[in-house]
Amino acid sequence: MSPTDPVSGDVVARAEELRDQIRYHNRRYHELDDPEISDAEYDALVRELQAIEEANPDLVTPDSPTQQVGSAPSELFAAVRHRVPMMSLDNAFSFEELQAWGKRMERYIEGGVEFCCELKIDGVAMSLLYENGRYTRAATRGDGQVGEDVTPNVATISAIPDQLSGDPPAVIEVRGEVYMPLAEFERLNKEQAEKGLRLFVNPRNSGAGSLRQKDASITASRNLSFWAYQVGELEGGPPFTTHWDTLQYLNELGFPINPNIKVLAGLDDVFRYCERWLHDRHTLDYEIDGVVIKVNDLGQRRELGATSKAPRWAIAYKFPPEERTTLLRNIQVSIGRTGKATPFAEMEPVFVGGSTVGMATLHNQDQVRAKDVRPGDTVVVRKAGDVIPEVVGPVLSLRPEGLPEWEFPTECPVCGAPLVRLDGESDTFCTNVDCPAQRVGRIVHFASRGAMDIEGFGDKTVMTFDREGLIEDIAGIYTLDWDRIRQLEGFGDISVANLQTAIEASKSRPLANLLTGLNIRHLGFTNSQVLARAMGSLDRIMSASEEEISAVEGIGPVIAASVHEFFSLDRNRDVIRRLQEAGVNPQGPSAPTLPQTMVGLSVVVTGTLERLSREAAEEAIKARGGKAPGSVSKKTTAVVVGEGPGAAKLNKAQELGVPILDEAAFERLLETGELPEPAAG
DNA sequence: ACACCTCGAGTTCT
DNA sequence: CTCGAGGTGT
Repeated sequence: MSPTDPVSGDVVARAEELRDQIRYHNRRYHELDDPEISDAEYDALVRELQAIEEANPDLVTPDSPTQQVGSAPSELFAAVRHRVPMMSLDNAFSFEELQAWGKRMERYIEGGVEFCCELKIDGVAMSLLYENGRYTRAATRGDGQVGEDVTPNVATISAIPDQLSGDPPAVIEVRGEVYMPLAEFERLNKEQAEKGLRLFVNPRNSGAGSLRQKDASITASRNLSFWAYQVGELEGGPPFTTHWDTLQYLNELGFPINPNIKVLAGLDDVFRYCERWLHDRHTLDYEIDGVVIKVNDLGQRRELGATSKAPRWAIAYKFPPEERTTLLRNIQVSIGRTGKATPFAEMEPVFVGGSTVGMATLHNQDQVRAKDVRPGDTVVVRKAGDVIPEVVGPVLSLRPEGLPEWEFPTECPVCGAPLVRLDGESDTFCTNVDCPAQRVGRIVHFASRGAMDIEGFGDKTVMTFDREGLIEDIAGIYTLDWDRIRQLEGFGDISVANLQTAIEASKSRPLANLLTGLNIRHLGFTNSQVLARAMGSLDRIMSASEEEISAVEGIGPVIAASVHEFFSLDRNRDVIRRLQEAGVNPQGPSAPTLPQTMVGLSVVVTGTLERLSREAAEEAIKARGGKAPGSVSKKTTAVVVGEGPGAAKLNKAQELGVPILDEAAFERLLETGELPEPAAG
């Protein structure tokens, strides 16, 4: 470091490092369509460099990525110069930054400002040129000045008109976002998985990749879609006064305009809009990574003008990152009550989507292979549906040299028995029925809420009892040695009394609950209920033939065989006998018969109701002859919505036009079996 | 044989 | 929530 240089060498080195990283990621993003860090992480790098350069203007070099937008186009496609440059937008990451933007604007214009707010679709920005109403060219944004000619590929997108309707201008350049709908992304990845091909990491990547096909018929097969949001070049069009008007005009010409666009008067409302979509973004069939806020009045826009990099009249409010990268320390398998060996990722804990994530399921061997994640990899992690962590995929460029593929273990990590995967199945199983993991799991399941519902008898209690050799199987719950339990840490007189009461109460649960608790393969609560209703008693089921069981509506050959085999095994008959000796005496499946008002109806409940739990509401539907499935389909009669409904269900209901009921309407439906009149309008 | 709907099983974190 | 697989109707 030179003595005349006031800037510390650390900062110089850091700036250089950041430039290299940014250039590298630019290339991954723009040329290879294979970004390996999230947009937010990329933005963080750029901002750090900008901060350094602002504090030390001497360090700014003309070739610094901060002086450029994007990167140069590749050679695969012809270059296209945009006659009106496609500028990028400044970003805001907080309400404060949004307000600062508003303040800066006040220096340029007078009076009130209206804002046109649009969802920021996470797709590929596109410029579409129409001459005399005909589609003539499509180009990517590229570096903002020069993009790539993707005319034949984009022509296959059905949402993009080939011929404009109405009275089109001589020349119009329409800008918007090409994106892959989530449903299409899932379909595509399912297809990839079936073919044993590598999965696409996210919809944006697959969208960009689909556009860069030399063979446009591949693009066509990908079902991309489009939202228009801006007019670029224009010759001979009508005069507009607001951005909103231009959007309406684009719509009249035949372009899809996102229905969630809103004009709002103040930044407080704008911020509420941002927060609303941050919360609701999972209800959409496409990914968004923020909100774009534009000054609505075009006169005001002209007054505001632009800096060299971005217009002053627009800003992108970016959501906090949903995806983060972290180190995959190891892959282990856990053994469930059925013996199923489920691989899961053990990661360096990372804060993502509102909580710290250290573990995530990998589902099965094929999923690990398809994602190609290996211990030692840096992996991308996100929240699926806002709650469940998910490993998206590895960051290949950060993979240590020679990192070996993960091998599915051949022995159970708990009991050492062989792990076996049968032909044609995706799951691997521990073959030892006495495996402690399975034994404990079965007992926990027996005592769980959908089964015998024994409060206080969760996995911690069961594991303690198992370790002390106090319990062998589910029947052992009713013959516990309470004197010994009272000597255990944490089991005083009160908790023991509570446990005893809970166990006593479980003896008279409905038959379906007992069946659910027995751990019969393929027999969960719903099918147990079907069986219990059809057969009436445990004895009937135990003495029924396989044919009789499979004759029950909804029970096929596989479940029938599983049930029949379970009751034919001596060890299981012995367990049942001991349960009965202990006084377990299930109540008949149907308590007092209610008027069957709901026959033929299928009602989905979501959220918490005030007077009934969701389970009780579903019970009420079934007890009246109706169905209460867990998801909405076109067969669904109605959706009952309580507090905090599931966005997916609500959205699907709206999509399919399924009536949505509140609690009062639901209670009327239960009584009468009739839907309320749809509201007019 | 296939599409579609359901179900079961394992899952994370507060 | 996600995955895989069973059941049913075409």
